[in-house]
Amino acid sequence: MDKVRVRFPPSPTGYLHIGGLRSALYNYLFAKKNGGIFILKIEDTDRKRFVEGAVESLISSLDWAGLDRDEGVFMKNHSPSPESLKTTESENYPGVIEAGNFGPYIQSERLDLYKKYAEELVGSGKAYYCFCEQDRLDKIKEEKIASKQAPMYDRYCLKNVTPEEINEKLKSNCAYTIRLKVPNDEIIEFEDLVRGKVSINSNTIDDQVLMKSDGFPTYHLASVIDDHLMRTTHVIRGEEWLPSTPKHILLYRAFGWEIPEFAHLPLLLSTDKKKLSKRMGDVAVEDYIKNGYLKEAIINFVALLGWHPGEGETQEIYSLDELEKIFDIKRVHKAGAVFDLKKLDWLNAQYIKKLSSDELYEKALPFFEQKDFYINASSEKKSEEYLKKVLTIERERLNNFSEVGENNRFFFMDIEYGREMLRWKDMSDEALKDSLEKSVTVLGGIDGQDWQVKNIEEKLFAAAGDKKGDLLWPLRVALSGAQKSPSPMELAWVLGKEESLLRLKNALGKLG
RNA sequence: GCCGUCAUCGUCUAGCCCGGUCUAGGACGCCAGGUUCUCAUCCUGGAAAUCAGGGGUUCGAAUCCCCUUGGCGGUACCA
Repeated sequence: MDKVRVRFPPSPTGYLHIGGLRSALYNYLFAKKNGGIFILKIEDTDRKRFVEGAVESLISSLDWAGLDRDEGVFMKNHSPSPESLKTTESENYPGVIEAGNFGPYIQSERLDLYKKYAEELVGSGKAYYCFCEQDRLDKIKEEKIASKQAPMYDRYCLKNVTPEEINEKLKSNCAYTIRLKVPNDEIIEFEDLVRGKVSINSNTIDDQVLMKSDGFPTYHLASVIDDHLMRTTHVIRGEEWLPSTPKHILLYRAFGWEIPEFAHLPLLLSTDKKKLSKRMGDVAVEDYIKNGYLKEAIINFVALLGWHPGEGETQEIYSLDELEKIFDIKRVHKAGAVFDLKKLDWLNAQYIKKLSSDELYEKALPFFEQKDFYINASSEKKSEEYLKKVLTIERERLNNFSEVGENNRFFFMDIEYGREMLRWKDMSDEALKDSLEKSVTVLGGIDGQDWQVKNIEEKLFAAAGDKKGDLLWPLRVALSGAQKSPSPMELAWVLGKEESLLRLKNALGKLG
């Protein structure tokens, strides 16, 4: 078999969709597993839906996820790019480079190519010029629907326009499209890697527009030409393309080209089982980055939506490296998968727990910097040392970094609380006062250099005896001002001796 | 409407190809208990799918066949 070559071809109509990331991942994994090449190309043939900056955003999201390409499109100086390949700067996107021997990898830079091949098809009688205007097209569609027929093009231009008329119209610069002449009564069959045999009658396929009147190709034409020219061996894409595949096969046949293998991935669904859409929450990879999810968690999560390594595999945590080894396209599911954030949160929490102190700090800092309680805190509380202490305590409680500090604001701000909160169960005022004073004595008696969670705990426990709640609850509230918080020893450790004692004094003050 | 495609706990899924080991397993979430005070973590246990429904084939079906239903996708000079 030829060396495996797969591609991920997003359209710059917005940001990288989480479903797009999964398609990219499966392509990447398939390439890695088979020692193949993973290519990124850009399908920017729809000028109406083009979004400024989308190409760059798409690339950087892919880079963030660590889905390195072997060929295709990269950001200059930012994407990890293969040095051995011939590299050129993109004509249409400054800062973007294209590397490889089969470029350009951006469709808007391949327009002449598409035109040439489309005309070749007209020459060989496999396609034809169509001069119908949108109004007429709309009208016949309406009529067909009204009479319960499939709303297909009526082939008016194929049947009625003479070669002379065509020449004339072409010469006078009439707007035209080029349509594929779809054969009648033909069963088109192909073997899909995930779905098995799929077949469709050509009579249900419209005479697809190949070249639009603005001189740009449609997806169908462009992708087939690219995939052939770029030596794509496997087309792995979303299920929404399944019904179009016969059109593509027809195109390959019309050109006399070898047909690649196809694999159609199940769709990602929202909780209402509809195709995942913007209004159901975040669908852009950027949103997840913004909300403090780790790439490892996203990759892990998305990999398991529609694929599973199989019998005997009961683990849930998989690194990219592991996935590269065990991925098998044949084990991709057929049914769509609902995108449920609960499990993502859990996965992300698992990865956060594994982070080193330095990594944790580095990832969390940008999120602290967006919080008011952090911005307004003293410089001492903004120090790396202090933040690392806070994070040591928080790591067990974090689902994502956007939550950082949120539930433990008392580490950064002055605390306010009612005196009754200090009381443990039905202890008397007297006992409460004793309890707090005992804490002052114990904490005050610990040396600064022995100010460690373990040590504080030992001393506190020793003083509390078997009535832990009596000592610990009032202390905890005195230090946090909150009903819920980490343990008093952890609070004291983070806050430091001086601040802890001060807060204890304030608590005592409330008792009058 | 037409064409295509799919169907196991609420969700992600194992099992299905090669029928019996499935009184259908795991994970998330949920509930309960435990783990030195509250929270979180962690641990233990629990509820949760008559395998969409119906009909076959078979000694035996989640697994094979047919039908029905439902979902989803497509039906653009969008990808």
